[in-house]
Amino acid sequence: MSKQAASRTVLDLNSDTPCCQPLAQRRVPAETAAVLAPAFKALGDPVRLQLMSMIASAEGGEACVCDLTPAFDLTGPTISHHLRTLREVGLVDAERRGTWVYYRARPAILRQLATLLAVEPTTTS
Amino acid sequence: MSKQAASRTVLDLNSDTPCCQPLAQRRVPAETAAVLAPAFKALGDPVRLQLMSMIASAEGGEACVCDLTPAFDLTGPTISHHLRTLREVGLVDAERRGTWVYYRARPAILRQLATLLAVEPTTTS
DNA sequence: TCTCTGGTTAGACGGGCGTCAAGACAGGGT
DNA sequence: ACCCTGTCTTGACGCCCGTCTAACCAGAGA
Repeated sequence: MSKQAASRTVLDLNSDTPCCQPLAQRRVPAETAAVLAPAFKALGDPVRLQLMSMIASAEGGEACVCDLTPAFDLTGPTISHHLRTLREVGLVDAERRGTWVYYRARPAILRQLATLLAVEPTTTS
Repeated sequence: MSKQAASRTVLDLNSDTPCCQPLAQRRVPAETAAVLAPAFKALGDPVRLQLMSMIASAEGGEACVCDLTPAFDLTGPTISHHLRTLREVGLVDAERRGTWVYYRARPAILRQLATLLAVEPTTTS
């Protein structure tokens, strides 16, 4: 949190306090949907979903762009564009250390999304 | 539980058996991402996210279109279009009973998505 | 059967998204 | 200081998405 961050005002999605109840328990209000939908939309691209997974599951919790880019059959700018999309919705955070840029996942917002999708283990049938 | 399960033509998103491990534990393969991304994309629209919530949290587990449509400032065909999107990715199921059409949530795929986004409760910071 | 209501489908339009090539920027090495 | 490597930004292009109006289809009721 040293640099200017994403300057996107991601609300409280990055906090650990749950922003909302599970989707199946209470109807999600319009304002909440307007804030959470972009995060799901960001994960709605196969490349970004893989990028998110590679970053979140990386050793030490961070992944270098130099490791992410060659994993796809896409150009560098395209990967950079997808990474920026993930950053703008608060799913990842970027940090430049020397030559390379490292991306780190933000588990808080992932928890928010997972909580929203949570379903009762035994709901009728 | 090897990666062989992903070699299927279509992942069984409607089964209760988890299709994959959490996104932050293991890198999600391309085929899995290609199947799951559309589901996230479907939830990436505020209207569809609210529709999904209204259906999943409805009494009796199902919601009538006649109750869904007036909740938005959109035309009937637009709501119908969004509902079809949710149906095509397997998030909901539609059934016509008499005059009205009822939509029902599919908790299995919701569980799949929630599992994918699951994060260790106490990992690092 | 005819008609009325509710819901979906078809067609179209404007805006946004994914992708690339080319240029700009940041740091390190010589 | 210069260049070289690595990454991000810009501008552009084509496709897809969200929305609408108009037309079509399925049941219920008379």
